[in-house]
Amino acid sequence: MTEAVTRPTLEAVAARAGVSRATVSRVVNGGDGVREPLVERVRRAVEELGYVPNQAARSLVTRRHDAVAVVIAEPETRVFADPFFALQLRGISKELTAHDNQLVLLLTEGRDDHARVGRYLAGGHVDGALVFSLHLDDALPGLIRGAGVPTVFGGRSGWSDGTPRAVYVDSDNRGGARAAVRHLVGLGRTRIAHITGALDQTSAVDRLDGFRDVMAEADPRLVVEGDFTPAGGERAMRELLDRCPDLDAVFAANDLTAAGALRVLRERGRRVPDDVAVIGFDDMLPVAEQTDPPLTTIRQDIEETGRLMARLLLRRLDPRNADDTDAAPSPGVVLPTTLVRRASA
Amino acid sequence: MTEAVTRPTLEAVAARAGVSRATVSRVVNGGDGVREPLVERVRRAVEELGYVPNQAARSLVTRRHDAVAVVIAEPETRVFADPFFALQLRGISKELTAHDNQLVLLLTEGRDDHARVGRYLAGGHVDGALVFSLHLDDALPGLIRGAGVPTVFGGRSGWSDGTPRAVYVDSDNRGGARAAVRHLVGLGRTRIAHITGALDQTSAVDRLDGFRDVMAEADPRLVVEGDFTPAGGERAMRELLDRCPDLDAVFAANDLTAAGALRVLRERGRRVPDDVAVIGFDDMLPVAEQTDPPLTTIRQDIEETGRLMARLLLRRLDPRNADDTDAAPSPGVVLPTTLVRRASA
DNA sequence: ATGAAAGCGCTAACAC
DNA sequence: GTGTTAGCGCTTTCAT
Repeated sequence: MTEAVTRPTLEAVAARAGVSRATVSRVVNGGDGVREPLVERVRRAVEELGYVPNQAARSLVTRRHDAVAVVIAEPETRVFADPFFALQLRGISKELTAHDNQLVLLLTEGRDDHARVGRYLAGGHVDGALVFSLHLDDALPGLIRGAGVPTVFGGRSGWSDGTPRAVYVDSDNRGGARAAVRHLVGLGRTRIAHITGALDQTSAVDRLDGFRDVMAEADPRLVVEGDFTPAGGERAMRELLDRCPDLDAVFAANDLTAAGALRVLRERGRRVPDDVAVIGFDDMLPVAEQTDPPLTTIRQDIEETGRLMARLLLRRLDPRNADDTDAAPSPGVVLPTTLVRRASA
Repeated sequence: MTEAVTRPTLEAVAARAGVSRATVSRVVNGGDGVREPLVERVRRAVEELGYVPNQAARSLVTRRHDAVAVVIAEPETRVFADPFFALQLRGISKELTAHDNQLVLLLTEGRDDHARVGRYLAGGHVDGALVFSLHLDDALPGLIRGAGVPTVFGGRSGWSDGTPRAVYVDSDNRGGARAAVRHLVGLGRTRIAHITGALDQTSAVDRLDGFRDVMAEADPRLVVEGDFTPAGGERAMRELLDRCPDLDAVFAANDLTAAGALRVLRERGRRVPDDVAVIGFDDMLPVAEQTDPPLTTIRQDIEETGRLMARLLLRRLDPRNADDTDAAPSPGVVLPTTLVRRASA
């Protein structure tokens, strides 16, 4: 409606530069094996015409798309309630951009969408996929394997079945949990409780395992299942307080949970950290810094996780993308966590 | 490495079904004008071969991509610190998915990336673009106009220049601000302060205007500039308290700002809402519900904003996408806001 | 080092 | 209603 409907083609550039289409193609794709003067002429023609290659035509022959799908399978609204997702995407985006790849975002709402994603992936629109399959019972991994697209997963895969050696990137949930609990122990606490995350997610399971690594002999009543939400944290904290009024510390599976716990503790008149020390997980800034008192927590570098996933995938797609820095032979990469000390523990 | 490298083509399906490629194409694209028995035969062949159309080949001739770009230009980390962005994306994703369009995400980090985005858009990879240009001085709008791609903006465009009648979707920031302030007035407050957002964003300007609509005669010292962050809210609140110790209410430009203000008020021994009533904006759940006391605020339906943007764009791309429900002739659509009453005001 | 020519897989006129 | 045919814009042998 507005402007020139027809963008210039290779042909047009060739005509303008007085060379063949093949030569223009060579120049546009790096210019190897073309003599300087010609390169120059072609470059100028490209410039003058404002030529931009037609990606569809190119893909048709190269069978490359320079695009990767990011699949986020999260029926719950949780992903959207925290910045996790955004940070992860940012890391991914940075890495993909640096290698001239596009990011196609596939969000799924419930199981119905899984088939759609499977079809899309199988359709060969993208060169690879980055998948966040947050739940253990997801059908997605299977569909994705079926699609035959190179994939890197975010988070350890829970399904021990089938998917052998799936490449994944994860935070050191278990190690971080250990560090959290050890910190509480170091504070002299002895009645340490744990509010877990949603146990259908590996991160929650791993954090629970970390807790148990340190508190092997813990009173089983000191562990209550939460769901990664503040409401879950409140509920669990009440239960904990009712069961074990003598507890003196809480390790919450994430910061949101900790925030809920904190509220109940205040409501019940327990001082934090004097009566009860509280430690979270994630270091989700808008939450951890805003609680009262500010939350001591375990930080994971979310953005770096995303970046690493993208890097791993790009390397699989094209070995030339490999940095000199990385050479992991293992299918899984686990990123370290660090303790951030604030006021709650 | 794993399986059949060659996916079946139209040709193969045609051979299998014993018909021509054209017929297969017709069936695959809806099947109009093909007799039932043939349709059936082709469908079966497609099924058996696991045929999926090659999108690149199709785009090459149709010049459609069934994909739209979502451009998020946010040099600051702010976008990533709140769920705004995620909700918006979810709304967009739902709408696009419903119309079989893909979402290509373009995140920009600073000005350098703008050129890249412009090039991508001009490259004709996508049929349209949804743009969140959060700052007034962005070069992006110009580049996008230059790319000649149908675009819908998120948020009122600040640049009165050039871009005439740019299509946009925005929340009723001004009206929401008025409602907030009127609520405070209705509570009997008379010394009402306002902590603004970052004034290079139209949302902040509009909220300030709404404040002034109601408080035309307000003491100018009651308005302090913030930046949409908790830290900014703290700083502004301190300044406000120093200048006007007699203030009895605060309208914060967003919930994050309000959270910061709340902290300072508590620190200074002011009770909320008894001494000072506080109202925010956004109704960002993880923040608004977690503050102490929980925040009274103005809710905007972020997800719906995203959905509407996508709908508007799709309609422009193909009038058939128009729902019967919508028929806005105006270039801008403004979504209503509502007051959510909690405990802070 | 450069050009000519053959497709990549699909859709859309146009015949029949 | 169905088949035939001519490209869409590009890369890539293969000659030269």
